[in-house]
Amino acid sequence: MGYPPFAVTVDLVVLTIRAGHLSVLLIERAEDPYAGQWALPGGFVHVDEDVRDAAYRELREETGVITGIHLEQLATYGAPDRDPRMRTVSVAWLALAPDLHEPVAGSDAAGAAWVPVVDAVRHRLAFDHAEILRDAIARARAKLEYTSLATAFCPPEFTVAQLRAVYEAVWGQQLDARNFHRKVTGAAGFLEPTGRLTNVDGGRPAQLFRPGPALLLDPPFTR
Amino acid sequence: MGYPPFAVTVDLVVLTIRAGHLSVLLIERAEDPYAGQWALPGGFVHVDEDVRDAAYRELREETGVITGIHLEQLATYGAPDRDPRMRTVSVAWLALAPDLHEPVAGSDAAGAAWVPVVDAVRHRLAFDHAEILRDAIARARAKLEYTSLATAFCPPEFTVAQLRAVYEAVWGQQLDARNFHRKVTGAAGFLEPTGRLTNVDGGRPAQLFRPGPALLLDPPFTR
DNA sequence: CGGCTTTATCGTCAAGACGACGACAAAGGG
DNA sequence: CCCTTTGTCGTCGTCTTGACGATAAAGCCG
Repeated sequence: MGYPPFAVTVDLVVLTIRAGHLSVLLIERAEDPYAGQWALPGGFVHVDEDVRDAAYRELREETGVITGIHLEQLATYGAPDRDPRMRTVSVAWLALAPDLHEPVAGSDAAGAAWVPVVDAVRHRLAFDHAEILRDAIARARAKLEYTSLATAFCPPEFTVAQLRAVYEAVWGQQLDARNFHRKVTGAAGFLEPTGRLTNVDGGRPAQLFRPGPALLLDPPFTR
Repeated sequence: MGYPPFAVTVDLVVLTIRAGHLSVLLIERAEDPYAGQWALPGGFVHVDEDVRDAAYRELREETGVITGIHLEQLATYGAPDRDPRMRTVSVAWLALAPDLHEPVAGSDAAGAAWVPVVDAVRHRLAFDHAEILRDAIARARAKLEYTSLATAFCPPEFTVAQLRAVYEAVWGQQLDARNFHRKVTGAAGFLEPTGRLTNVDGGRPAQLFRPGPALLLDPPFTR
């Protein structure tokens, strides 16, 4: 028996917080199949390229940066009919970024935009990208509870209020500022004070923090 | 630009509890590369086969059964040099099974055996299977904390003590029987009483339970 | 049969975590 | 100088947790 050839692609779910809304980077496809429809950014893995490197390459092509962006593998989607052109297997990646500039459309895209996820999940997306997006959002929501991943949505230095805004945007629910402050500053290794304060815009200046060494939150946060 | 061809494989990490030890199903490779070395069971995905179906097919080939076994995707491993023969991408799956019979060696294997994971991680495994195995064990340990996955290691009906033995084997640590009983029976939707009792082997008969509808444990268990 | 062992199950208690919320601090704006 | 806004600390009652005592229900062994 031979080894049936597959095309291997990567697809990216890049999430960020824009204007208080959890948003995802979508492109408008320029070519068939699904020309004109919204899709996740992605592309083929090169012959001698690590799959993770392919994800970073696509990330840089669309956003212009890769530093300060969290990238983790989400899952692999391999239904036989997921691409009408050929047999493909797609490795999907979840990227979490602080608020970035407007995205740049890649060569195979007519446009690119940050779309609030509440709108994106209502769109008809190309291929099986709607399923991938749902899985990615579920993963992000879950991981905020028991990891320190929320800081990936923040700039290198941030306040407790900014961090709280991340949780509120991802979970879609208000949190008590005082209890949040107690938990977040009490969790060992989550936040490291920089000693500096914000230059204010109305209100008492807040301490600036940077992410601490802890990856897991103990005890976890509850929604 | 063309679409570089890849071989796509599935690899299985089948975990079970045997004699109180978390154990993994390993095969002894019959053919090169890595002939004679221990490896995870796996194989090529067929041309018109869903990747998940390929995992089920391999699972049945090695264990003889697929019912009552939990199967979830672990991750995909795609380093360019992971297989010396050709460019491959492997989708790894985590399977959790109750105590099964002895495994059957597949066509490309000289032997198959349940190996306690404490021994398996010390062996030199073929390909990048040592890394896959480590990731699988970490995933299983973590998921016992916040999901009802532990029941996947149990037969259809089981006692609280059997379930506790699962946690103790996977986490490698003793748990207080009384507190465990309180938590496990108090978690909504985790366990459903069958109303029946064990026919004893020395001691007070225990209630038999079956898995409840809950997938997530709220509150989670802590190690 | 009656004690002894084994296993299952219920209860108690103190320490800690949590949610709700009051109070104060430190800035800008009128 | 008050008012508003935002950040930070405290308090209180409730719930959860871990440690562990007590009791229940079986088999075993003389």
